[in-house]
Amino acid sequence: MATLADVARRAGVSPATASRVINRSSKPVADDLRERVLRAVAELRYVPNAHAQLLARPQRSVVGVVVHDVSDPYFAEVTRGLQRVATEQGRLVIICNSYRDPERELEYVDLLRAQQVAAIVLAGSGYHDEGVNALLDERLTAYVATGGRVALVGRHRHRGDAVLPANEEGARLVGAELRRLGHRVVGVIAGPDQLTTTTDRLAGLAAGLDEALPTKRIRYADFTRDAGARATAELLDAVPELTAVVALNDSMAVGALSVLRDRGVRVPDEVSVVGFDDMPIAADVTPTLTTVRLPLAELGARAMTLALDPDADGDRIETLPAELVRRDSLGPAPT
Amino acid sequence: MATLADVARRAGVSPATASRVINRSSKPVADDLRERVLRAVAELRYVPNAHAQLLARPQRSVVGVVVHDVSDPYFAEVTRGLQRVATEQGRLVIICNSYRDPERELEYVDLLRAQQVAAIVLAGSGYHDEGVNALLDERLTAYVATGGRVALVGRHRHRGDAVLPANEEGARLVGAELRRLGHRVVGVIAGPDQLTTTTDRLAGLAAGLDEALPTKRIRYADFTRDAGARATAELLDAVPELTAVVALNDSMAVGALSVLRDRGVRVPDEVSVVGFDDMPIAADVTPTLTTVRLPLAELGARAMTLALDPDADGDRIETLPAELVRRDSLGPAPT
DNA sequence: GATGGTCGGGAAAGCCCTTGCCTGATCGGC
DNA sequence: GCCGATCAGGCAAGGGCTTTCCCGACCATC
Repeated sequence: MATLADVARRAGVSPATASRVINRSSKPVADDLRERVLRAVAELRYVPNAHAQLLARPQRSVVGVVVHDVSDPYFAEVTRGLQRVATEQGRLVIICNSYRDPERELEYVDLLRAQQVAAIVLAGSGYHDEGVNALLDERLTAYVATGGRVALVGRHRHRGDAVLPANEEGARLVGAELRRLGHRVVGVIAGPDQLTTTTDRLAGLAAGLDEALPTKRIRYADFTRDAGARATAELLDAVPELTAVVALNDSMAVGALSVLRDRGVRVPDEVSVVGFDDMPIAADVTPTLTTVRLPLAELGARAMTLALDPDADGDRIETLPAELVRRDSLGPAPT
Repeated sequence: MATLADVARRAGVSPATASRVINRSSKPVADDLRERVLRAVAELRYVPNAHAQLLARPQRSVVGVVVHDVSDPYFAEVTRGLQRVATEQGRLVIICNSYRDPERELEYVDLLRAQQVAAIVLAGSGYHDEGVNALLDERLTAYVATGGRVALVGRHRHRGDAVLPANEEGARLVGAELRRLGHRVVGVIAGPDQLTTTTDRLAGLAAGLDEALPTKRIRYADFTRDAGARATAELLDAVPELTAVVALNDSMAVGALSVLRDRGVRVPDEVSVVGFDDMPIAADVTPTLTTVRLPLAELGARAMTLALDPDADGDRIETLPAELVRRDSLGPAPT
């Protein structure tokens, strides 16, 4: 690997001059020297060692993102928003997948700290595990204390600015709509119960339905289509009288639709289905899926903006609105 | 930010000893010193500066991935495979999105070189632009010359081991099946024509159909659902007699289905639709989508394996098989 | 022609860490 | 009780780069 010294030698100048040319330093350099340096750079295909640069000039320009799982469409969309803003501001983004493992999340936070990133964005629901939260808090606090910035997407129990989707309100809208349409026995396909997203949505749903949700009518799955399908099958067997299934994300709602289709249950005539998140697929399944739209890319964009804004105070909480998208999978309860 | 010197001072030892404790060096350290160092580390929340470490001990452990767009389900899946293997081998992955911009791809390659990554994986179709290819080649060659490793997914026109999906063969299968079912006027919704993926698939399709594809029956879109829908609408207007539409990915195929539904054209009775990639959505639309399954996660996993294998020679080309998945959207041509 | 001011370029320190080498101490053996 | 071996720990170099400080050359000025 060519070094700055190599370039300088080849150009017949000192490393200092070479550095100044390469970094377009404000200090003037004679044209012929500049040209010789640039030629040497090209010939040697020299790329400055970023680590040495960061050591010498501790200028943090990379942003770290720890996300539950980028290949999940929900986070893909959030990530898109994050990246857009980061790119606009000339920042490189390091993406790390925690796969919803709190331990791994902790590891990645340390790893990003070690990389001296300018900011850390934690995207994805928080956990109910207080032990993990305490550890995470400690790490993030230490990071912030050294000038790092933290932004959170979809969680807020730590230091750092937080941007939240209106999970509870969105679910409340769903509950109210179901109630209006006469549904009295509603089953729920929930996400993992240690996630705050799950509990927030369940709470909102109960509020909208204006009644507590009996445990019997809730099944916990892991947000994937197939787990949603299995949970739906169980639920249908356990509570045959239900008239509606609410899945706490669209992937699981799609799984629910497929089980209902397989069993010959008509949607929405016999059973209604409601999803959550308004993923692209929601408009393309049959029947099209009634769901709650969350401004996911916007969520990411906003979080990155806060993370990169030196004036942000670090304990702001913003909530972005949810919206009920009425499509064909939801109808009045059968009489 | 606490430094190693701070830790050493607090523990009352030399930086050398502190370093050895922290890195679990083979050199023995007395238990009481070790404990004092570890206590100081905990109290100061010390995390070693990764840049300084990499300077001092040039041990490359990070892998860079440049991908067209992680939020595209195709690449989400490839990335999942890449990450799985990287994680298994204890490597951190830096993901960069080129958004199919060759310039940005070049920039990211330099950026990753500067980060001294152990390997660079380029995921996504190559370009037909020879100027860009030459520049990229030059960069990659320089990188390889300094001990870097390169792996390519879905492209092969550069140095480095390549893992390819059987694009041409998959498309040939589609063409042959259409021919067998009596389709004679087939429209194609293609991807961007500067991508090799697009041209490979077009070539395979023509081979399978056993006839050249008239330009008139090809529309180029950008692999997104909505562009696919628009292209399909145009195609239907321009070639009303067509009996089948082949979209070169599933997103566009879904767009095609939606346009056909809107126009009241029955699928597959009046027009058949075939997709490509077998994304999860393919099994959930109505009618379910006949498509070509590509082992995407496997593709990523294999590429990462090669990238991290010190014995790989750097010019291997592996092709992973494609498989036709028959579902409901393809039927015999109407008579 | 001497003085002061500018300007371009280089020497070298320092960023934080690792590690080869050396030293001082401890221990066992005779 | 002394010598050599062994061991733990510290010193200092060095990795690639930036940047401060300094120096020499040159110009303009009186």
